[in-house]
Amino acid sequence: MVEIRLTNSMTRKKETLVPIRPGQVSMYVCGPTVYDRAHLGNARPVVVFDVLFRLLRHVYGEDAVTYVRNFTDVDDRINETAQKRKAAGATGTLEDLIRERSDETIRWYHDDMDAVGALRPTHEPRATEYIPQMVAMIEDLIAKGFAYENEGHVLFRVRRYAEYGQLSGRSVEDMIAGARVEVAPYKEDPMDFVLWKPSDDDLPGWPSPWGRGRPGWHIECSAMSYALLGDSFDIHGGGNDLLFPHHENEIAQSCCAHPEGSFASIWLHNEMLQVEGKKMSKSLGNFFTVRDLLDKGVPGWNGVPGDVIRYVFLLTHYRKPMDWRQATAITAKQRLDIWSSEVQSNRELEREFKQDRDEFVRNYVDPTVVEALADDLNTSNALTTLIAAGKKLEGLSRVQFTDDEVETIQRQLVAGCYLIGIDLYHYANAISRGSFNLSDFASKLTALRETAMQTKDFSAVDALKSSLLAAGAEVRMTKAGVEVIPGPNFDPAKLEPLK
RNA sequence: GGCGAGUUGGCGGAGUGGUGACGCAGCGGAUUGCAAAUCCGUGUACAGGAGUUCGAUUCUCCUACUCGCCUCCA
Repeated sequence: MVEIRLTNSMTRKKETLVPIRPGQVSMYVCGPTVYDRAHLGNARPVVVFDVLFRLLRHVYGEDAVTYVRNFTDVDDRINETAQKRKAAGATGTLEDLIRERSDETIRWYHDDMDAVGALRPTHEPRATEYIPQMVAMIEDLIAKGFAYENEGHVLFRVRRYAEYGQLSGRSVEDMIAGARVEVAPYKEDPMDFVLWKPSDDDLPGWPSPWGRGRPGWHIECSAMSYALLGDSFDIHGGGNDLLFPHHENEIAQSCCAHPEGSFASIWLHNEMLQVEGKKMSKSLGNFFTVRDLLDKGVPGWNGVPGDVIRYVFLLTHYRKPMDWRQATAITAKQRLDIWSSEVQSNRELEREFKQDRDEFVRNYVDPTVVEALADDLNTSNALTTLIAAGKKLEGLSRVQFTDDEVETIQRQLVAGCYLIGIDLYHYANAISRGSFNLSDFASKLTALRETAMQTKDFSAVDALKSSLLAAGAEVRMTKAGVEVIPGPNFDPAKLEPLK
């Protein structure tokens, strides 16, 4: 069994994963608040934890891993959209419109994350479907003295939990010094955070022992992880911006409500994403969604393929800030284009791969790739191994190998890519569907060239070649023949006059 | 102010107590009608200072700078 080592934010050390239930792994990752299209930053944890999910499935078996990622569908921004729509004359109750908004956002989220190759988690609970569990947990916390009700609010008594601050490494005193905590008349202590708050008639609400209201943000993850994974599970993940206060508060709630359990054994946090060296923000004008990139993306492209987005993400280790740069996306696409072309023609291999992809990975993946991933998800090193394999198949390198050796390398490349979530055959097909058939130009160029070889007058060849180059096509002439393929800035309109 | 992360060659980005990962770009050569692609070759990098050590980019301390969190933003 491959030993998986992960950096635990709680201990700040790399630790070996030892599942609580032998042979079974459980993981909870904080999911999106479904108020709008996911931006590119939202995709980073999705890809990071998807790689982990795939690795765990590879090591422990497909059915041995339970992955829970929630949807937060209680949120003021969802309410706002719903209220606006209602004001604009949309039919249905406010609750209907709220549900409608989160439904459409979840649909988008699925579409976009599918596109970057993320497997669907085992469970994707919605906060609104676990309100009774949250209410029960809050009642329990009150009964145990860790929470209190005041003016329709229920608050968590932070000072009653001695371990508070362990994950983020701050003491309650530190935080008081920071003095950014919200002071409110219904709080016993400024540090206390909300478990339940009242809703007025314009807001969604649920009945509770404390009146009509809605849950605080942190309680949903505690309630849903308990409902689906129990009081102790192996891995809890999320972006490092959630480390405090969200995860700290989750720990406080869960550990006080279920002292018999250990809650999460390993905490994983991914670093944030930047764009061209700067934090992505609306004010800087570098804010964009995953969909923007998939549809439009890099200028001159017909959108950025999801696999290219994923490849760029995997280039950087998850605990380091990742920079989305157009230049990186371009080299990523070149790499994937090469890889897919190296395996595309092997239809027999494609058939075998598609029959059972997971089985294919088990049989053929290079152990070096698995080892790199098992070492705290070192995706960058995994890619290095794959690049080396790909290089062997490139151009003249390939002739050094026998057919059997070539096929072995192809298998390793396809399997390794799939383990990190890139389906080369899917990519190859997607690319060829979107590309243009330039073989007519290739034949024409071949004919002109053959004539020119005799006459030594290359002007006609050069004229056609420059037109093709001007249109963004790549022209490759070898003794074997002429190849014309669309380049990164290919513009088919410019070829119209040549037909 | 508090807490935390980081600073590696032109750019990106791994890693290690002792032979300069890897990619892109560059340079030289092969090849080519010219190119492109490909192939071969090619790089005095580890923020600064002090310490530990036979030896540190890798460990410890200090300094500088960058960034994140402390505001339901992943």
